[in-house]
Amino acid sequence: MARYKFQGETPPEGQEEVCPVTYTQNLTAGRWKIIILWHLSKQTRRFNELQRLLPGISKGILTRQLRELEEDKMVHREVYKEVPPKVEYSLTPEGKTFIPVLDIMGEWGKKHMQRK
Amino acid sequence: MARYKFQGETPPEGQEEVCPVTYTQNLTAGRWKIIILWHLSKQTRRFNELQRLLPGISKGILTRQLRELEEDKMVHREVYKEVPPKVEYSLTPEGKTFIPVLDIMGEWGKKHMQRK
DNA sequence: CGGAATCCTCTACGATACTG
DNA sequence: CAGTATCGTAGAGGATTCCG
Repeated sequence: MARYKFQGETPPEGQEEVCPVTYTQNLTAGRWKIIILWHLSKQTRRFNELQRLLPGISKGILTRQLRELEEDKMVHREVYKEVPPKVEYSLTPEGKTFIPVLDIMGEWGKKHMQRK
Repeated sequence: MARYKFQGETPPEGQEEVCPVTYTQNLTAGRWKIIILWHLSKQTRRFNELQRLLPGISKGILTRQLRELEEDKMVHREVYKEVPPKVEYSLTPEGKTFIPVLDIMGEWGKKHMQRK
């Protein structure tokens, strides 16, 4: 699961259950994760392509964000045994079910951002 | 807005727009914010009540999380000039429009958590 | 009762160098 | 091309003390 020490991860004493909302929140709680999911929702991408789509990200960080998303079953990593290496990232079926959630969060955000 | 240095806050060079999804994400990106919003969606609460509902949180942290939610127009703070002091927290109208989003995140989270 | 003010810790993010 | 390994830093969270 997510590596953030927010509510969902370590339920405070007295609360046995992990809040599903916070669980969801934590999945996307990474500096680049939402944008990565968004790009992958459009099409499969290679490592280098993603790096170019995310100006400013370093290879180390991109790798970590992708590994975490993979661990969370949101992203699939396909390695082609070629030289030079080729690795393609795509959404898993579960990752795809998350797109509508992203959409709704985006809709709400758009409205809320305007009333500032 | 949120105080997190995720994607939404400082758009990387080359991207003018702030992603609305990330904007939404950031609003709830605090260790206790989602649970606070959830409790306030049920009913108005006093400071001390909230502290009791969130076992393990300190006054300082609770104050900060509430102040940030207030700044983000999610939570309303009503001060009653009495002795001893009384302060009530509730959702703003905008905060209330966020409940359906929470619900959807929760639904998705529930399903996703099971398939582990 | 509902904070404000300090100090501290932990870790997500990032920069850099190196590699099969 | 797609990483790994190492090191450094900022800032979110927390513990504690004091206050009107």
